[in-house]
Amino acid sequence: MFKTFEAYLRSKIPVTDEQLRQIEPFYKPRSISKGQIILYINEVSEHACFVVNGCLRSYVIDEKGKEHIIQFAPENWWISEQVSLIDREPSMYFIDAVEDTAYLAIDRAFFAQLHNVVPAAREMMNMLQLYSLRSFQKRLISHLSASGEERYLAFLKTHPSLALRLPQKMIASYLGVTPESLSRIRKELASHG
Amino acid sequence: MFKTFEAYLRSKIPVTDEQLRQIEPFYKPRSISKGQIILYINEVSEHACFVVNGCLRSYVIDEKGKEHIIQFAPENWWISEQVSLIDREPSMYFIDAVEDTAYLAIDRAFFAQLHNVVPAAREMMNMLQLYSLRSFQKRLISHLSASGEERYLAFLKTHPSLALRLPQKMIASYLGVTPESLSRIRKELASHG
DNA sequence: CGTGGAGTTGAATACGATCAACACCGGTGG
DNA sequence: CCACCGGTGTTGATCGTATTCAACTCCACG
Repeated sequence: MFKTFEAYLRSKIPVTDEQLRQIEPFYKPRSISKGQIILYINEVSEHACFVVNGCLRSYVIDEKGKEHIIQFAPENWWISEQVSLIDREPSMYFIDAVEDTAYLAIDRAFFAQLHNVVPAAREMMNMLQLYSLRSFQKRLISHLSASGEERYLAFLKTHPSLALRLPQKMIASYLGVTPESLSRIRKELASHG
Repeated sequence: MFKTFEAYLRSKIPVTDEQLRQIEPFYKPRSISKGQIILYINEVSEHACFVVNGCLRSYVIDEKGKEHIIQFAPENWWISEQVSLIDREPSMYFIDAVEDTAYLAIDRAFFAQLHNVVPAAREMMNMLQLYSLRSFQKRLISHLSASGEERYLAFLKTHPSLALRLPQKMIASYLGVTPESLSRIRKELASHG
């Protein structure tokens, strides 16, 4: 479990064994089963999650009781409510497990420690944030300009492996269409596509 | 022009006159008229913008030739293509002037210098980024769960002054509805609302 | 004046949502 | 081992909301 995360860090920035040792106290392995909730809406988040195995997701529930999925986090992805974590504000969404999942719970203090120990990491974390911002912008644009079918095709292209392992209704929720509509979109694509 | 920006910085973090003097070389005042383009799509952005007077916007043009507005930046707001600016990647969108606008063109090097001179600024800039991320998440959620009318009402609530000064078709583009639909939404609200 | 862009209104259309019924599969307990 | 059950996905029919296309008004600006 630790190995995965260390390999991830090494792939992003040069880090020594000694540096790894110094940041290790700031994260802990956790395992949860499908459906378990890690972070509730309005709760203050105490840690970020780095997924080692399985898949987590963040989502909201609207006033009509419908779930809307904001993000999926499969292996080697981060998921967190950063504003809640850093500013100790109430979380804007839920985080739970789509599958049985092993992840690292990464303390609030981890990031400060990482920046102390490996100054170059600051740029890396910053870029992660920017790319996250960019992906939300892209997704917004796809809602402003594309049909459900186009968004589904884009999803297949950018997350081919997720498309296979996730239940269809979750993909529908992520895309912003009903499960029925997604079913019809797939039927359509299967026939004349 | 410089005064506005200095006042803005002081409102966010404590800075001395000396510190201000040290970062001043890294930004320049600019004035452009309505409709002028500051950043083209696919171009590499060389600076961020801090709006002193007027209003800028970022937008994309889809394959059907339609504009979709990503962000407005009135007085005291930032607008930039951060990924392009920092990573020297092609810009994902255009930035132009909605009105005649005075702004500060803030060099790529500004931020490194600011962080050197005022270390506390790093947290401040980071929070700005996080709140920007959060606002995109909120907007995405509003597209997943709310109607055009609801999004318009939310826009009125969060940007009351913008709603008055912007042409309706731009608000429509920002909300992701056609100008005709927005016109009807307003009519509806005016009568029985 | 005259021209063009912005906003409004109407009618027809298209797309996705809703409601409802059913098939299929996987797991549980008798 | 089989019967049952709930959840997931499919399909059909209907409905509603927003888009499209078109015509017209109004106003700002040359």
